[in-house]
Parts: sequence; C-alpha cells; structure tokens
Amino acid sequence: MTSKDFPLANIDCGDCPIRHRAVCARCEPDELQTLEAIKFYRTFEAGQTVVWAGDAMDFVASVVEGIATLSQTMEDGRTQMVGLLLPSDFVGRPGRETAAYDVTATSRLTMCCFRRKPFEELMGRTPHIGQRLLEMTLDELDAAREWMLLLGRKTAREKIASLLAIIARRDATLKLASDSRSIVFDLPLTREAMADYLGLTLETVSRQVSALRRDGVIELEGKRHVVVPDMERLLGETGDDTDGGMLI
Amino acid sequence: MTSKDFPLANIDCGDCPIRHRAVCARCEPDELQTLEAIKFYRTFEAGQTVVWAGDAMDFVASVVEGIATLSQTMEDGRTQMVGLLLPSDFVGRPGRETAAYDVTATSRLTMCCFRRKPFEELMGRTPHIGQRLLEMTLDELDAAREWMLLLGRKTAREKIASLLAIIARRDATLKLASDSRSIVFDLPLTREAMADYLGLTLETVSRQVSALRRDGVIELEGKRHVVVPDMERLLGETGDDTDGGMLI
DNA sequence: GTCGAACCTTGATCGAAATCAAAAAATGAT
DNA sequence: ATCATTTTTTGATTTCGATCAAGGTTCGAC
Repeated sequence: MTSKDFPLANIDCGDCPIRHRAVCARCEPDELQTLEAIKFYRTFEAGQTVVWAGDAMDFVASVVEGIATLSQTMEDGRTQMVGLLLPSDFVGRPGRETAAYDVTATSRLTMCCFRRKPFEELMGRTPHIGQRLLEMTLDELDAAREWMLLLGRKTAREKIASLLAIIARRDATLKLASDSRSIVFDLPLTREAMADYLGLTLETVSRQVSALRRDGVIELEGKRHVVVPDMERLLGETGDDTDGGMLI
Repeated sequence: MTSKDFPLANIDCGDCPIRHRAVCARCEPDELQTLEAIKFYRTFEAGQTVVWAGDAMDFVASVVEGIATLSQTMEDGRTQMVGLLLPSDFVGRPGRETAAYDVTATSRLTMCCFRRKPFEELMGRTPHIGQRLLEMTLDELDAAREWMLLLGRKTAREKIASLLAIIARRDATLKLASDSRSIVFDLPLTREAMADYLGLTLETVSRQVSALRRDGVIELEGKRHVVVPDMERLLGETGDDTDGGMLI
C-alpha cells in the first residue's frame, strides 16, 4: 500500500481532512478520541519559521492548508531545500526531540499538531499508525532519492521542467474534473525558493523559466500563474522516462 | 531510538549478525524461528547486479558482508547513486513488488534474504519489526536529505571530503580500539562509483582526491588505502558544522 | 615473465551555471 | 497616488567542473 491509496479527493471529514489520511484512516473510535484529545492547530503567515533546526519540537503535525519547506543551511549561508510540504504531508519524527531541519511557511499555513509524547504512546499500542507512517516515510524516501537524481545529474532546464511537472501533477489531483486540455496552476514558490529546492541560483531559475516560455513549453500570466498547454511536451523536457507512472 | 542504539560491534550471534540488528533485536523465539524458515543467503561477485530497477523482487534482505549500491539511471546513461549499502543495511520495501533502483555489488557481497510475502505476514503480527523498520527508514531519509545538501550545494572538494569522512566514520565503528591517532581505511568504491555517488565525473574525483593528498588532508598508499592523519582537518573540509554529532 | 583490460591520473579546452551588476516589475505601506 | 521594499528579469563576465585526449598503473590471465 502506498499513499496513492488515500487520495485526498476521496476524503471528506470536516475540519481536519488531513489527519485521517496521515495517521488514522483505519482508527477505531477510541483511538480517534485519543487523537482528538492531543491535537491542536497552529497557523503561520507566509515567511514565518515554524521551527529552526536543532530547536526542541514537542509535537508532530500534518499540513492542513498552505505550503511549507524543509531546508538545511550551511554556516556560510548556502541553503538546500530537502522537502516540500503540501497539504496532507506529515512533519516530525516520533522519537526525536529536536527538529532536524528548518521548517518555513511559504504561504499562509495551517497545521494540525499532535503532542509528541502521547502520540508516541498511541503509536506504541496502535500498530497500524506505525504501519501507515512507515508507508509514508518510504514514499518520502523515494521522493528524496528521485530528487538526488535531479540534483546530481539534471541540467538547469531539466530541473525547472521537473519541478513544474511535479507541482502540476500534484495540483492536478485537486482539479481533475477540468475539461480543458491544458493544465493551469499557481507557482507556490518564489524564484529564490525554487532555486533553493533545485540547487541553482535565482538568476538561473529566472533565465530557464524565461527560456521555457520563449520555447512555448509553458505560458505565464503574471509571474506566478502558469499554463502548461501540452503536458507531454513539458514531461519531455524533464529528462525522465516519459512512460511509466509519470503521467499525471 | 535510532540505529545508533544497535551498534554493530555489540552484536555477536553467529552466522548472521546482521539480521538481528536489522529486524529482530527484540524478537521472541517463535518469531526468530519463522525468520529462520523464510531466510536464505545469496552471494554476488564484485560488479554483479543484484536486481535491475523494475524487476520483480520477491525478497527483502540485509547486507551481511560487502558493499552494494542503489542507483538510478536516465535513458541517456546519466547515473546517480542514491544509496550505499554497507553491512547491516536493509534492502527492499515491504509491500512493493518490483525494485525501484538498480542494486549492484561493488565488492563480493553476501546478503541475508527473507521471502517477501511471509516476511510481510510476520510484520503484520509482530509490530516491533515494523517499528524497527520505521526507525531505519527514518535514518535513511535523514541520510538521503543530508546527501541532497551535498549534491545541491557543496563544491567538488567538499563532496570528496564528505564522502571520505562518512566512510571513515562508518569504518571506525569496526575498529574503535585502535591506539593510533590517525584513521585508516580502504576505499570500497572505484573513482567512477564515487563520481556517481557525488554527482561528479570520475576525472573531477581523481583531481580532487589528488588535491586533498597534495594539501596533506589525506595520505594514499596505493589507490584505495587511505590514511587520515587528522580527522578534524578532514571534517573542516566538508563544509559541515564541525560541532554537533559529526565527530566519529 | 608478457599481455590485455580495468582503473586512475593529468593536461588542455570548453561550456553551463555562478557571480556581479543594474534596472524593471510587482507589492504593500502610508 | 507615492514611495519603499521585495521580487524578478536581463546583461556581462568569471569560474568550476565537464569534456576531450593521452598516458600511466595495477592486476589478473596465460
């Protein structure tokens, strides 16, 4: 079982749609009640830091709405984003007291948090929560390794195309019913954040986005609104195998 | 709890020291018996492929001896190593039918394998195996993210120093009793494999290894035998924070 | 030992992305 | 609306690592 078995679109459960996908799709009523008791919400404004690497972190959480980034920074300021947290993604590691990465809100962000200690206790007596977390962690590991290929071997143009394809694909799950052939979405990241994710500079990101537009691979309305007239064409620019599970 | 709580050096249990660390440090006798019944060993020669990405993989496994690599290849041949498997590391994903990466032996390799289906059944009724696997997977995710920083932001020299430091550190756990100040180990990888791991070309690897030797950071006896006279000095070349848990 | 095949090193040149620099566009505050 | 700030684009130049090319080592087979 992978996270694809819990598509966001299939879930409709009130104030916290995410929690269910993340940890308790198979929870019994008493387990849900325990989760209710230890949960709380936090919201952050765009740009705010959720936690700094090394800080104590006494909760684990699920993103409800908005976007956050996980990043690592070297002493001299070089920064690499190591994860992008979209709605339904899980943050925090059971058994770890301090945050391993900087977590930053890149848009207005709502998270559903669970106090760590009682969450760990619940995990201890509720195996399927651990199983679910293992599935999610394995998915994240796959994503991290896919990103290693991107960082280590792809050209700047391929990197940009790959990022756009990933955002388009992830966004598309939320509006599949669309009739139009072309895919439309808003970039949730600044050029600088894209650069930090892709291991590039913001100037290179800007140049390559311009180049993809000039070549007709994408259209831009404003700086952030992207139209992909032909998804196949964009995928062809990523360097990835076009067959396989890649298509939307 | 992290994998550091199961240091290899502390374990002494006969023909398969690894299995215990990986999945059954806390197993009951009947569980161990089940594992015995579904386990088998496979050995590979240096250079042999264990599985190709996409192939059916009906077992999960633990490395007993030797070194293997996980790598991804693009259609045009560009290759990125996404993981290095040393003794005690686990391969394979419960619930996944096919290999996601090429697995290749870089030295003579012995693996302790468990048939996947019965292993998954055992996992289903033995929560702590899943818990242990979750811990290991989270450690791997951390390692993958550390590698993302290396691939995205470090210079060639820093990449080489980082790889040497990691191998030295990992090797050092096997011979901590050493009296000498300097750390000595054999490089388990060819220059080409190092390049694939670091997102470089083999020529750049060769040049940077030569440069580190010229600058006295390392000494080489032959091509593969490395002496690190001053570990602090090497760590200073990695670009990482020198304080923190990094030191051996 | 000699031969051949991998593996490694070094040199010369090239090129993609970084860096340096400036200006334009968007955003938000007053 | 105006001004200040942030974000983005574009241009000129530099640099690091890739690429192309040629030898040198090591090691196993015979």
